[in-house]
Amino acid sequence: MLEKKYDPGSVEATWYAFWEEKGYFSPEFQAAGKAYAITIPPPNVTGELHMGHALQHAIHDAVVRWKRMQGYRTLCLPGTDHAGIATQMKVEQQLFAEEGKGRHDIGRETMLGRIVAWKQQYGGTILKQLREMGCSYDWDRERYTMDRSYARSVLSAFVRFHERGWVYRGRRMVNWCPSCGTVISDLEVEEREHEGHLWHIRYPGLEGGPDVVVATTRPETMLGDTGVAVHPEDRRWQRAIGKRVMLPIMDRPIPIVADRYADPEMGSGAVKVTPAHDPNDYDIGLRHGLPEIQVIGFNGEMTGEAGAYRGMDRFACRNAVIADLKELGLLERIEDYEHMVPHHDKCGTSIEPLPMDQWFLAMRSLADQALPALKKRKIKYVPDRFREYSVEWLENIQDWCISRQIWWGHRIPVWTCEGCGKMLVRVDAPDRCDACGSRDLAQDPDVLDTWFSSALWPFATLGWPDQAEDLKTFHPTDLMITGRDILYLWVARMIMTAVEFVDEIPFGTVLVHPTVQTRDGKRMSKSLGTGIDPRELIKRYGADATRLSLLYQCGSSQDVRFDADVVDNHLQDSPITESCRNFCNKIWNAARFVQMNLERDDVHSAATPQVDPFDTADRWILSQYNHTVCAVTGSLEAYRFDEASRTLYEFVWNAYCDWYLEIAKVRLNDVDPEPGTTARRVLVHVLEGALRLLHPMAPFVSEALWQQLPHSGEALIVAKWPEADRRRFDETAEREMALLRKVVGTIRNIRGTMRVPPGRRADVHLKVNSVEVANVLTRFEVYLGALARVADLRIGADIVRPPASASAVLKDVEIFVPLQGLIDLDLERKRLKKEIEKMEALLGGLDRKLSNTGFLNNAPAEVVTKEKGRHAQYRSALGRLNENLEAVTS
RNA sequence: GGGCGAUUAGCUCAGCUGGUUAGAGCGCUGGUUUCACAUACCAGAGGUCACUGGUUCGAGUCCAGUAUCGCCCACCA
Repeated sequence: MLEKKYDPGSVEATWYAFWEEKGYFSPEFQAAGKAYAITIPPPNVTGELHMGHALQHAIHDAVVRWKRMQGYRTLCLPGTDHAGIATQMKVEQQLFAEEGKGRHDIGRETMLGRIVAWKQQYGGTILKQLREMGCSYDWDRERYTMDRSYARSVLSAFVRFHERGWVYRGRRMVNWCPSCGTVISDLEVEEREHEGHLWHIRYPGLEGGPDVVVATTRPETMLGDTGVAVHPEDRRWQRAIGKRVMLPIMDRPIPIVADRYADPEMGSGAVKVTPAHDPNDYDIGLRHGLPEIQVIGFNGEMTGEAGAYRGMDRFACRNAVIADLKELGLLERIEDYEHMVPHHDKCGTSIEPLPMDQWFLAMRSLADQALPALKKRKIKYVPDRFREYSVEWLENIQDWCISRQIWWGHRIPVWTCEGCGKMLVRVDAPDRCDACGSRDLAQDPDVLDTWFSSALWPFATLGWPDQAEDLKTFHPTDLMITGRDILYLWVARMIMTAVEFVDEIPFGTVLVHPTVQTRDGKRMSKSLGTGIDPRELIKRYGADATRLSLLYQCGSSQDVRFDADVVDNHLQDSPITESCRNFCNKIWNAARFVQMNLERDDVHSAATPQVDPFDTADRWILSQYNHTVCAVTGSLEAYRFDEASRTLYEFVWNAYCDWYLEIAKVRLNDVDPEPGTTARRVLVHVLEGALRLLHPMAPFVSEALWQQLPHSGEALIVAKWPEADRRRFDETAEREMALLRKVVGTIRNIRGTMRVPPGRRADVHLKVNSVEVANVLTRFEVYLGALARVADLRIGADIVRPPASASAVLKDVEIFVPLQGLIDLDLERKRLKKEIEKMEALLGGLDRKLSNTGFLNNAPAEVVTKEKGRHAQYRSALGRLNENLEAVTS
């Protein structure tokens, strides 16, 4: 016997262990099916589950479970990313906290050992959290971007790119993070708004030339200025071009050059040029042969080139330079200035653009190879607009700086012979030089950008470069589910590498899911205190409710405003998740009811049970059920999880529980056993099907209940996905039930308004306009009795309004509830007047419509006929309402 | 600066290709401890569909513009 309440905690661990033990997560379980594969976007090994992950994996697991039930040989491959910078940072922090040491104090090898140890101890907690969510992934195939075989894939890719001639060493302006001590990619740069200043500085003219006033947001960089640029057509500066000015403080004469970069509209029209510290200035420097003077070092402190400021922190230096300029009387003006400052998204340090030698990967050919797949829609994007953006991004792609000056990662497989200088590029470390035989080989100290390894994810996890069985079976994969933020950074690169290395697009569909925001549309972030830990949701409402709530809110727009109150990163409450929990409890109790009423010989049958053809309720719920099967399947096919969950919620709660189950109670209590038997079979059949539909979205409660009901097969997780039986669509039953619901609702309304005590039965007289309606209502007599608490029911065309009765007018039925002694005439008049007003408004609208010749001439005939019919109906209803009002007025 | 998305009840959101009285959940009001469920049941109140124009017989739905919020991209001192 089921408990009175659904307790997620006691169910989740048990069934998860059961599934895993039985091996249902492995595609081998369905050896016969057609393959369906997803490789999950590997979260950082340092990561912890946040709401974005929770949504992403609610989707992943819903799709995977659904496909598994459809009989596919389903693989969802999990894993983690070694996240070079993030992981190294974490271990460095730990090292510093515990021993007060930096990584250079312990050396590269020791540091790497520490990181490996750290991963073994703490890494991958996020994968455990995915299990708590119920994710049915193939843990036997779990991969890590630093495991041995994955490393082989990564190095092989590098070597092949090198053979193609696409890997090169070049000097470029790169984004340097002084805190992490490494270059980072453009895509890891986050522009943050900064309320700073614009300092206007006077550079005194030399050789009879004019003084120049330049403006800057970074005065400390002036120490490295090697020129001033003006626009070649700027008339104010014609005579100054070619002359020099004196750079203050450094007392270095620097030239005034003509360059189109200078904007005559801005300030004085002259711009200072610091080739070593600004990407634009770097280009100007190249065009005019200006020297680079690097005054800010890689550690963020001023270099020897900064003269007296040497060793000073870059921000302290800014203040010092300003003070000194002020003293020299050369600081013309200070303006408040709001602008964007680039920061490293991982550590929050403001990045320093610096020219450096780095490894690059030429992207043009890779992009060109991949573009046709996108343009010809070989990959489906959901929503499609993201395909367009990806095309645009690939068309304007820049070469990729792939080297990083950190230790944790795939070390660049390039060795230089100390003997003859030859460069060796190998997957396996060479022990001697090909050319001169020297054993004195030095490996490049840098490691590859973490995204270089994740770019290979779909096929590297399946065994590439080997001709692995999994690669043949599961590649190309079917679906890639991702957020917008890494659409280019990651997804576009996976497409390019797959086309290059396995000559296939890596996935058939890219599903771009919404971003989870706070209720008021703000970014959900721990540092803002607006983050929710999904585990708090799970703990409070259960994993199923958490998943349902995420899916229920996952519509076609680009954001999900998660309905929850959060204070200080802690969940206060989440109304929508609570609703979902209540839904789980609802279906739990529906199952409990069915279970309580089961008899020994009730077995589950996949076939639709025989129904009494005259029983509208049976036919109706089967019709509704089969429509629900269609709708839910269709919604899942369109990845509309909000629709799928809403449809199911409404079916279970508003159709099955509110109406069918209540009607079934009447039948189960019938003295004749026959109606009860049919009702039990229908109850079981429909509930069993609803549980199957629910399983992808709420796996735990559905499995737990399914196991308690008559069923065939050993587990719901591998049960067959329902197929709609269209022969059960039944318009007549739908129409008749709609009438019953309307009549019951109206009687309840009258009872409520007239404050008829709920326990008290009341007589009801129904005046009908046709024999057909009379017959339908007569068949519903017992249901009306139970659902609307009717005592004596009279039905007929010749019903006369009983005295002292409340009344209501429906399309085919006029309802009278005699209430001698109970009726409050004022209330009844008010009720009727309200109805009359409503009806008059409707009628007014229709009058206008039907007297509009434009409408009569242009609207389709069927619409006109329909509106005329409605007009007649409303007119008659209004007449009867007025009669009834008169009857209670006299 | 460019692109995209959103704007419907107090809150979170549905509303497909334009055509019955714009829906749901939560919240609110009133009633019910009725033998599945008080995490429930029954009823009720609550909306000039952001604004302004346009197309149309007819617009929440299509088009244009405006406003507000948000996201992505962009080297402007």
